Amino acid sequence: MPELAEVELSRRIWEPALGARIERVSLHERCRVFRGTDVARLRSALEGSVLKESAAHGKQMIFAIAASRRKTPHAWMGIHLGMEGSLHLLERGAEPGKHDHLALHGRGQTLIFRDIRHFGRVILHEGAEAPSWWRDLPPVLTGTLFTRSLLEEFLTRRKRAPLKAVLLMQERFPGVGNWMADEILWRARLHPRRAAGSLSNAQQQTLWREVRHVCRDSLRKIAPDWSYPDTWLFPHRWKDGGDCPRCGMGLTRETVGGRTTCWCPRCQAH
DNA sequence: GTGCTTGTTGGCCA
DNA sequence: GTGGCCAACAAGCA
Repeated sequence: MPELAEVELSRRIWEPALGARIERVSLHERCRVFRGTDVARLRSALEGSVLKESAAHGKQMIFAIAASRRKTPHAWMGIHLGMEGSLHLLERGAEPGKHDHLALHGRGQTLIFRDIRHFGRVILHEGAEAPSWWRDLPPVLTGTLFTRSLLEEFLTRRKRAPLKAVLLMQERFPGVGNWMADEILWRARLHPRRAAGSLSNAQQQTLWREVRHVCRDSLRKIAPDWSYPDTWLFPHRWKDGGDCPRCGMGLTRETVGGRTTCWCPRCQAH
């Protein structure tokens, strides 16, 4: 489920344990989630330290590692949840499960990174400054730096690609995943196969507005209990024979941009 | 057994 | 070099 809102909610799961000393680290050394990471250095960076603070941006999370909450960080841990990765907080003494590839054991609780399919990733950056991959992330979609002209420039550059594929490009739409892309296009009444370069000014304006709307709303509305309003496309999109919550028309599901895509053939006419 | 899955990457080709 | 497409990665489920 990891798209923008779920990543932020995942980050909050570990929040109660920030500042608590990590007494012991257990991890699955050969697991693919540590590809490109030196697990011995990860372990030594974490053991005896605390997670000082955390942040989420799009699908990325970062945790600052320091000797104590008052000290400057000496390392940073990045976590990407991939397809189905998740974070958990276990009570002290609870044993990590088969798919819990990283466990940070504290005095009061254990922090877990779980990932059945191994598409997720844990990376380490050593140093006091946050890593460049974090600092160089594209503008947050709900912020003022994500401007109309930034969107326009990108749609022009990717003019022949279908809108669905373009919205999934993290370099411009950090945090947008498969369902959010469908939700945005459904709200903007744009067909997912529509070429990015073919939008009128008014349609570009609508798309820009709905990108921001869906990002803001997903953070606000999903947060209390991880549920999705029935007025959204999302709860209707997976079941066979789902109907458009706006007009009642039967929804279409086909592969667009390499992903299963759902849209309303009436509201989103080509 | 088959075919599907909320993500990313590298290789191929125009 | 850039843009667009697609298979591969892994594991579980229907």
